[in-house]
Amino acid sequence: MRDGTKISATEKRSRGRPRAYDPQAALAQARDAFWKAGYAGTSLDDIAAATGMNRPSLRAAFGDKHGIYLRTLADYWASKFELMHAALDGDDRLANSLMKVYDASLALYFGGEGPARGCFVVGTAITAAHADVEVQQLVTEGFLTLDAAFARRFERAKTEGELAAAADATTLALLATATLQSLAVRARTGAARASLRAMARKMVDTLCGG
Amino acid sequence: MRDGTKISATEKRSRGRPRAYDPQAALAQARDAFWKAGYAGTSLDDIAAATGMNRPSLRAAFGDKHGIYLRTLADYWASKFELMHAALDGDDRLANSLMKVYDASLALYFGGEGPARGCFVVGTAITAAHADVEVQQLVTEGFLTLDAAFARRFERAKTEGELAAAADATTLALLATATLQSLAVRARTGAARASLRAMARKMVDTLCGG
DNA sequence: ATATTTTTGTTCCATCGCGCATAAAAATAC
DNA sequence: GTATTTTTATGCGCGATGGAACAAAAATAT
Repeated sequence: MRDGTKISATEKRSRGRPRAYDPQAALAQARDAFWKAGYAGTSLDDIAAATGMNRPSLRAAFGDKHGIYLRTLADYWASKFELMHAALDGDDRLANSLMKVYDASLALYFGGEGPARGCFVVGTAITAAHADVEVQQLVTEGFLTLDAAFARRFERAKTEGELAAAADATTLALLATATLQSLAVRARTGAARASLRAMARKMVDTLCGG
Repeated sequence: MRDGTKISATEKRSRGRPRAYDPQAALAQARDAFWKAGYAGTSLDDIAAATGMNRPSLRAAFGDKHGIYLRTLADYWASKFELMHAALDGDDRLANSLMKVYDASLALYFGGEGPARGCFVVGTAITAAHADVEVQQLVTEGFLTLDAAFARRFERAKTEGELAAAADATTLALLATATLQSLAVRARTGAARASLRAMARKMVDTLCGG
């Protein structure tokens, strides 16, 4: 029983019967359901059970299963971008700011109850992408955004003298994204959080120091 | 209509009606079916259609859906290990041997008909792993094997003087595996093969040169 | 108070998915 | 030629899945 599922009374309500559930909270629960079992492995009944809504209400609010999934995917990316921004745009040194990305990501991957769920994109969207152009598009754009964010940070490190002027910021960014994807993959298959953190630490040191 | 689906006549046959299909070929087609739609997205009817067998025959030969999947996963890893072996254990210089791994992998990821399917493990097993301890186990072991193979190759490069003695072969191996996983992810979401190859090239150069 | 609007909740229907039971076919053993 | 063995092939049943229709509820507008 989460708090905040009920709609807040501060919204201007139009005319009919008020919604029993907050759309954002419902989407978050739907996202958690997809997160566990993947797109194909999650039924509308599962989502209905997770949100407390019933199927017709779900349909009226968010459309069909595909529509619900696309919205949860977009929401996930938004939170991921925010995480990147918070981690990379601070005053930390390069290695520390990268570790902030990986630490915050691991917190996400090991969040929720039950075994680690990994990254929502790597854990659910990659499988669905093969038969779904819209998912392909969202995932591609998302990872390119991560690449760009990392690249900006490496560039900044060059101008600040933390990184050799000859370093290739773009390629380092690709390796930083790959590191994130590797953590995501390994988290979902049962790796211990501490060992993943140690892995990230070593990879970061190699990317920054080497 | 593939050739080699029919059983070869050279096997000693026991007593009853002979099998109409070669188990290995059938498993390969089942693997292709899973590869496209993932574990949850593939039904036994899909597999029956892909193999040309009917459900009772599938069941008698390989067990239920889960059993079929585990066998295809094990087969995939075996071929992947062989690929690694062929690429890394030759006389090539370090960077070239790594590129052989990525080139052979891309050939696999872009194989089959239709859009690129990416890596079987990343594309199907990661999603399934969350609810399946056996899949978790197989995937974990598989990636650790890749890590070890890369690490051996980096160590060899150190003894052969291609890599600085101070280089951390273990961490470089983690980055090499992460590079492979990144290619796998991006291939399934529509990236062009040429751009992925260029990506791999740059990452390899940074890992070896930097 | 009545009408209108919007959402909720129940129910039905057609389809799919998977296991199982049973019949038919194709080989060998005697 | 008949029996036995192993596999193929067909069909049935039950539960799950997803869409839609319809009635009830809870708010506002007049």
